[in-house]
Amino acid sequence: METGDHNMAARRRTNGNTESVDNYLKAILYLGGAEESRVTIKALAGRLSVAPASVTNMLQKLAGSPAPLVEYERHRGVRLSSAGKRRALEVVRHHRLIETFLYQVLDYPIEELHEEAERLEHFISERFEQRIAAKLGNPRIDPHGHSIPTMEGEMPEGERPARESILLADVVGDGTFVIDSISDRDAHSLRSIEACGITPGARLRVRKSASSEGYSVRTGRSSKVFDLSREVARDVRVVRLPK
Amino acid sequence: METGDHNMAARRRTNGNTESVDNYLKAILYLGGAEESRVTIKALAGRLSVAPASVTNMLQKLAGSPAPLVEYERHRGVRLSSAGKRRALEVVRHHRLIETFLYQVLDYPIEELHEEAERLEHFISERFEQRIAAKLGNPRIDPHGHSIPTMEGEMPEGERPARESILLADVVGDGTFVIDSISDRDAHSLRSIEACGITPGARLRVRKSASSEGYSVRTGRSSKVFDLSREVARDVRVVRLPK
DNA sequence: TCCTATAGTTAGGTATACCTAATTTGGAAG
DNA sequence: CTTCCAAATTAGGTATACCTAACTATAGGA
Repeated sequence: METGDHNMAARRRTNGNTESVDNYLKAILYLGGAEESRVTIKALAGRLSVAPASVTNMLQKLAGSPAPLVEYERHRGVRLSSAGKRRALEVVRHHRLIETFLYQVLDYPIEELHEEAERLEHFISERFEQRIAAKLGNPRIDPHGHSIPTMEGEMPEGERPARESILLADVVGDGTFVIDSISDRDAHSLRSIEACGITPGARLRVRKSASSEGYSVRTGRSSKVFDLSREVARDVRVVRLPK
Repeated sequence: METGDHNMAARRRTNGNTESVDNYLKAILYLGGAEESRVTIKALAGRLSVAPASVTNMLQKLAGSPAPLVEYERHRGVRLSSAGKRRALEVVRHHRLIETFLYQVLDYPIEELHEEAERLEHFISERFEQRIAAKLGNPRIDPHGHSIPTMEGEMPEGERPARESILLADVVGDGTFVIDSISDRDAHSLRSIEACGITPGARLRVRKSASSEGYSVRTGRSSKVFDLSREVARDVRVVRLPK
């Protein structure tokens, strides 16, 4: 006479943070909802590639639970609760540690880091997180130049992307810059960016060409000059150096 | 006027192999449904901790798809199709490679391998699989002594657990044995098994004690004698050595 | 052979996380 | 102060993967 421990599986999914919830929290964090400002349903829907109605639904659930992950008021947008912020930063930490690990230990090509990390970040255990962090010597920066949140769920000092960094695409006039960070989202750009020797911390000289739409760019290492498209320049953040 | 690439997420889940499907395939493989013999709905339900009705439902879907993963006939049980067998072995390969990787590269304690691998096996990419396999030197055996299926989706020569291996619990009389493999499922047993020095490939002498219910066991390395409970002896497979 | 117990199936329902379409709201512009 | 529009919400529906309860089929014992 089996008792039948059925509906275990169901329960597991019901309680814990799902992949989907993680992605909502990350999106809110990304859009600025970790501070005072509230994030708009439309913006969230856009970032998540989901209908606005779905966002409203999900937020109502997240806000209405016993330990809410977000603060949400009808028609007034959302922001993260402190629990929500903690979880969001944990997932970001996972993402960036995994990227660093794949790059340094498993020799992944840079343009494949994001996709793999995006999947795995939701499923690794506390132990896995700690072991790879230890193996890597507790890094503070990932291969794209982004800060890795601490184990305690906070952004470390000297956060990257730095507040004062700007998009390479928004640079006005010529000058010398330090490369702050590179967006990890567009695999295609990453290929050409790496090919130019553009890497976080490197120096870079810009001379805007009148003729082409792009950027003439010289990195420290090679003294070659590369032409970057406007497209690609939107994936690179830089900090201007004093002359 | 946004076109809205909504229902992408939905579609992604709909097509691909889900975690759940993987687990059904693995269970059928484990229960012997890779060969001629058919597996019973009840056995599957038991192994998956799911109601028999749920199994019937799932199998109908798996059998009815354009590229069926199982062969299923009402009231006559189920077995894997060749595509299903390939996928099942791929997942097992993932599982065992991940365990080996966690053990050798990330220094996981042996009793925590299974749980982490069980989660991650569904989500790693082809590339991840290949990179860790390469890093480990394309191992053929995992830390529990189980064969790792090949990249082509086949069990290698000299399969482990070996056909002729038996449970330590089923050993009749005294003798000397080679340890074939150890079940990875019970974390608690694994602790005490490792503490005895029981490890795949090691030699082991058994003397059954009349008094206790357990086994008196001496491994090659230490000349200490350990008492193993009947419980734990059911997690160890051995092959008898000629005297 | 028949008949019942057990295995398997069907029917109907839950929760998640999406969708579209219809409706409501709130703030900016006249 | 009203109007109107974009943003947000509600209502109702889909698919997945589970469940329970009720029904059916099959195989083995009398």
